[in-house]
Amino acid sequence: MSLEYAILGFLNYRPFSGYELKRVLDESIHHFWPADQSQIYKSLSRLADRGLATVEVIAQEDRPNRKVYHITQEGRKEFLQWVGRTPDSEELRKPFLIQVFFAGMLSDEEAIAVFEDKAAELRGVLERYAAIDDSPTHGEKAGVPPRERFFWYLTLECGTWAMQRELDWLEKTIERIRNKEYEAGPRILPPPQSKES
Amino acid sequence: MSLEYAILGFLNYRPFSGYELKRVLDESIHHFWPADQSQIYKSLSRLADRGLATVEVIAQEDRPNRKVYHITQEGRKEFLQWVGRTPDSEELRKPFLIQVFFAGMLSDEEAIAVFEDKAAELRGVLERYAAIDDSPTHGEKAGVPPRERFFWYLTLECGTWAMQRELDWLEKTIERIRNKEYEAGPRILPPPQSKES
DNA sequence: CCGATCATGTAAGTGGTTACATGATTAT
DNA sequence: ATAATCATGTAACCACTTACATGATCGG
Repeated sequence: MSLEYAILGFLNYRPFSGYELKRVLDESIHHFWPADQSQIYKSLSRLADRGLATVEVIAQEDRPNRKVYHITQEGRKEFLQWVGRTPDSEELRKPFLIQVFFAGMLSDEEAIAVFEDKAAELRGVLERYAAIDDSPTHGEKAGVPPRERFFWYLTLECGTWAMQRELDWLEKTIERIRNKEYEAGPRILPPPQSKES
Repeated sequence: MSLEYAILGFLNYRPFSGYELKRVLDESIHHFWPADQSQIYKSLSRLADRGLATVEVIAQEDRPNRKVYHITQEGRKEFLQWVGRTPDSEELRKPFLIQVFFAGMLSDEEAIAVFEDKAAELRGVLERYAAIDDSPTHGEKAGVPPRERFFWYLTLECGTWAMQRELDWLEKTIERIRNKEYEAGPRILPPPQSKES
């Protein structure tokens, strides 16, 4: 569903083939919505079935014909309605937390190792995010107006914030385990301060 | 996969039937891993197929027989290995960010409305988390040792932090749109401070 | 009388992944 | 030689969701 809307969003800029879409999706929304190639093709034909896009077949020799998809009036209407809608409530599945939940079955050292590994992974992701940030796609690309770029940038910023905060939490938690603060029972850290930096 | 490990984790405490599991999963890990009833039954029979659990059929009249699952030696081994393993890298699909990405197609007022709606949703989730926190399951339940409860509590705390931080970000972002800060191009907020409260 | 509780499952469908198939052209 | 680029897709599979089916018992 979400992927279909993302594709519709790009078709709203200009027509695309499936192949082209794979490339632009990879360098735009990949950090919060990795899109598989075969999933893109499926979504495109579904959009065409639903009348939200039309196919223009461009004949080619020596390689398969290109299929260029154009958004339709209904497509544009449906898309714009969707962008302005109140967002669906989010997925909350965090496999890592299952490990945390049962970490009581491990020794302090083993549990800390799990948290450290997780922290290392997050640091890696943060580095990759920083790299995207410096890449031409976010930054000063093409003739994209600043307001548009602002919202593109927000998606990166949101991810970075979330990661950085989770990393902070991991580091504090590792400290707490080191200090055996669990002996006092839970509820050691105050809930994050709502306002206030 | 994750659900299977979660189930294995509970079977490691004591034997359970599918029906019982549905109940305990709902009041323990539901906030980061909602488990569907039919998915639980499937996972249980898969665990039995893989030899990680055995089935004890308890005959009953007037209602279907109960099937009580016991963890096996291999099950216990596989589970303990898994808890201590370095965590898999996480899913990063955030449908909301697709909306943000294309929010440039909306007016300031429409975009702000989307962010406000998202903020309202998060506030709702935070309230529900606070309610879980006060419920007997987290808190001082049963004869569960404090170290165990500490890790249970961590799963809630992690979620709360993440939510609260996303909410902070949303509120700041709404302010920035109101002030039309996008006119200066992106990169307005400094990346979240790494250390420092 | 209605709905909850106990207790199991099947069937169909969604959204996504992994692997495979084809095959010419161009760059290293 | 080899890998990447261009360009399309299918097939099988996976985790999960939604809806359905059965049917007794018990409390409001």
